[in-house]
Amino acid sequence: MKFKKIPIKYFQRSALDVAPFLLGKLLVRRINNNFLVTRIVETEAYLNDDPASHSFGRITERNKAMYDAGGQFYVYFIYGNYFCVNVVTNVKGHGEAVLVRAVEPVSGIGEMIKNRRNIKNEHDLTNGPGKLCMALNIDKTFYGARTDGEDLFIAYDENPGDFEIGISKRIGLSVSKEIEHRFFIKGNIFVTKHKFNN
DNA sequence: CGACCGATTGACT
DNA sequence: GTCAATCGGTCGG
Repeated sequence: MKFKKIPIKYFQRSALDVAPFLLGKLLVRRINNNFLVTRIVETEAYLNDDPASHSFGRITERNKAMYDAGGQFYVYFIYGNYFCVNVVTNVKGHGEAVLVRAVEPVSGIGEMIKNRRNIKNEHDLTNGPGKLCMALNIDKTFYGARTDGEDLFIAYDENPGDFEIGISKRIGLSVSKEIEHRFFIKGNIFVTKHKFNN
C-alpha cells in the first residue's frame, strides 16, 4: 500500500489551524504489515493558556511532548482505562495539541473489530477518542512518535471529496466549557453523538 | 506517601 | 437520561 504522508511542517503552526486541517486526512496504523486505515472526522484544539489543556501550568512528565516540536503524537491514559491520541502542534515550546476524537474506518475493519469489545453498531467502532485508540491498538508506545512514522502516521486522502466543517464547544470538560475549539465533518455518522452535532 | 480527579466508556433507569 | 468503574498523573503534607 502506498501513502502520501503529511510533512511535519504542516503541523508546526497553531492548533487552531491544524484541527480543521486534519479533518478528512488519514490516520493509518500498521500492524504486522497490515494497514488499518481511518479518516479523521472530529478534532479538538488545546492551547497552553487553556485551563482544560494538559499543558496548562507547567511542563510535567506527562505533558512534555506537547511542549516539544509539532509533528509528533501525544498519547495519554485517562479514567484508568483508555488512551487518547493527539497531534502536537506549533514549534517547540508552545504546549499545543489537537485531540483526535473520532475517525471513520476505511480499510482493515475486520482487524479493528477484533481489537474492540461490545460493539453495538457500525459507527460504535471508532466514534470516540478511547474507542479509536482501542480499534487501532494505539497506546503509550507512540508517545512522542513522529506523525510521519512507520507504524502510526497521518497521510493525505487522495480523493477527499466535499464536506462541510462544523464548529462547537468541546466535550467532556469541567472547565473552559464555553470555548468553541471542536471541529467535525457535518453529517458524518462517526462523529461522537452529542448535543453539538450541527 | 496519601488523596483527589479526569480531553471516557458502557451499563443501566 | 444517569452513574460508577478504574488507575496513573499531579500535587500537597
